[in-house]
Amino acid sequence: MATMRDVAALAGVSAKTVSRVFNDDPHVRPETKERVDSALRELSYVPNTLATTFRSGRAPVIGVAVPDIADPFFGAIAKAIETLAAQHDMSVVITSLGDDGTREPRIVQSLLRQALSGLIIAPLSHDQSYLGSWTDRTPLVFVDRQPTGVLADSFTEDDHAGAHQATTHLVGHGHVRIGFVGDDASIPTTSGRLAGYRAALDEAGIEADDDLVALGAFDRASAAAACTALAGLADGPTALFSSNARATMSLVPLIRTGGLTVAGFGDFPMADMLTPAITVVDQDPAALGTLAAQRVLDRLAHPQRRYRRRTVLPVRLVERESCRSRAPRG
Amino acid sequence: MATMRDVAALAGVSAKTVSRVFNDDPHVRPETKERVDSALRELSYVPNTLATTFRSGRAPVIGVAVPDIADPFFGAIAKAIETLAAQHDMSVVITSLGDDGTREPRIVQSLLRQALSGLIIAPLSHDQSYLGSWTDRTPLVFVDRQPTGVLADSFTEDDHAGAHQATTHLVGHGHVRIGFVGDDASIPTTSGRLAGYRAALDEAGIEADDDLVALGAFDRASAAAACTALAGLADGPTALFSSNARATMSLVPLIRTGGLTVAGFGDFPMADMLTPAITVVDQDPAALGTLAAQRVLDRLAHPQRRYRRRTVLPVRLVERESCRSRAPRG
DNA sequence: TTGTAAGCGTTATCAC
DNA sequence: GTGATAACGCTTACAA
Repeated sequence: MATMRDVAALAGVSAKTVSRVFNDDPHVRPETKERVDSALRELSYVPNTLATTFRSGRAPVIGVAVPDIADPFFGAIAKAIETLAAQHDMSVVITSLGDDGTREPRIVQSLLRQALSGLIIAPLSHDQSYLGSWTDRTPLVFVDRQPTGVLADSFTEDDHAGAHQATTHLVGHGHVRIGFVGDDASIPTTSGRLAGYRAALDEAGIEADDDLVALGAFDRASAAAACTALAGLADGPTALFSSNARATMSLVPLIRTGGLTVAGFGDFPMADMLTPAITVVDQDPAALGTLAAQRVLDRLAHPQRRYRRRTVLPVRLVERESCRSRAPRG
Repeated sequence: MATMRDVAALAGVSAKTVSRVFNDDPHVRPETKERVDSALRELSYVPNTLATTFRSGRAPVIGVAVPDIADPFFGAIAKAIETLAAQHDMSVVITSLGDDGTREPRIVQSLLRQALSGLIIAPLSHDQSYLGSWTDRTPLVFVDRQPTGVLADSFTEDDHAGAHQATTHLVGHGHVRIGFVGDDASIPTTSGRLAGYRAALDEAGIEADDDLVALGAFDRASAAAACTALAGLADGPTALFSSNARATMSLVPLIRTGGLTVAGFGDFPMADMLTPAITVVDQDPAALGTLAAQRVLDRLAHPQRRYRRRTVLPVRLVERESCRSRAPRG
């Protein structure tokens, strides 16, 4: 690993001149540049990124913290971020937050210690006030979920409208007893979707029934458990609104056997190939990722400029077979 | 951001003593330690990771280079790596290689410049000789795909046996005209699976017919295109072996309409919920990721120790409906 | 145009 | 047990 000093020695100049040549500083005589260039080649000089980073005080790295990288939704967000970062010669450090919100602060702060150029986070916990001291040091952008307890940019999707649209769609098919299946109402996305679901019922003149709200659906087992209560009701649901893709995927075995009508928030692989194909509210994770990464880059390039803090992307209903039949007459 | 010097000044000691206290060096008098500790707390000292990293010459970071982070298979690998890395206070830098093998060297080398503690790669190109100069500097571990042109550790799955097993299974159901659908035979995994497919046919006394090998299946459109040739044959296939999960997923629309029997290499979300449910060779991406990350950590901890270069994990056939019917009588 | 000096924050070395 | 000094590789400020 040749250093600039090595190159300088070989070219018979100072390290500073090597630095100038390497960084295309015009204030170098052509013949000097040539000598240095050939020395650079001869030693096949590669800059020590660590040193440059240390000197500059900021790593050319964007941090990404999401609940689960293996989830196709967050994977798509991460991929979009990485693509944009690569175009700007930046790397991406990815961290999974897991499902325990209490570990979030520790994980995220250890990320931030690395003097990142920016952090993009889809938070898990219900309080990001621990980020307060970082906001003036590192551009901070929330995706998918709004921040709580801290002022920061956010790019989210219209949870309320999407849920409203899907629920209204189910109502339009004659359903009156519509269940809500989700993970955890304290997650901002889920609570927004629950509100949209309730608003749609309300507008349709249907009284919301909390017995029809089944939470705790994280995987197939817990989804089945969450639905047991619904199944036990005297006046059970004829349709379900599922509040996220993971929950919808977990519900698929139940849908197949139970013959329920379903609409879900969030598309997922093969949703259109199932029998029945699942109607979903289509999100655009790649757009979320791209916008978030672009905001980080913008904030780095123009620290003074002002930006709209909160951006909510529209969603759209993709109707598939799972909703094409009408509700059974009650 | 208080530095060690600040703490030292406050505690009335030298920076080195602060360093000793902070790093639990026992050679510090208890009363000195106490003074330093309280100064550390008072200034809420946080070490500058960049400086430590620079000093040590190696970033506590494991690089991960895969064709596509958003692919559930590689997402699962990445997640497993990240989990193990986090347990060792390391971060993970993830890069997508995309689908253009010629860009791989540039992308990977810019990763390696960051003085990583290790690199885990599922390569795209057919030649990794560009990694030769890095092997004695950075632990290098291949996952899913064998290296070419460079000596390095690898953890792969048994492509040949898996394909052999699946093809034999199809043969066992009475199929004689069995097609092979895949992406690119120059990718080592695909070529290994093609070989396993051919070997199984050979053992069954079925003559391999290259007309039945359809390559270029990357997404739904290209999969459909690749199958057009098969469909045009006078004596077309009654069953297909698909060489990877992405290809299998792309084939699903065709399977549904065409009534073909299918077995695929690689499980994927919802494969068991489709109609028909798809028989697959089950891989274990999480195991690949964990083993690879563990190897990186082992090589860091014990640079002298010798390891088995090549580890091939077994795979197992998961039989589902898509193969349960017998071939139509010819 | 080129070079010198200094410093980023941490830690290894070697005195005391 | 503690501290002064130097060093990691690069770049900014300033001098020549």
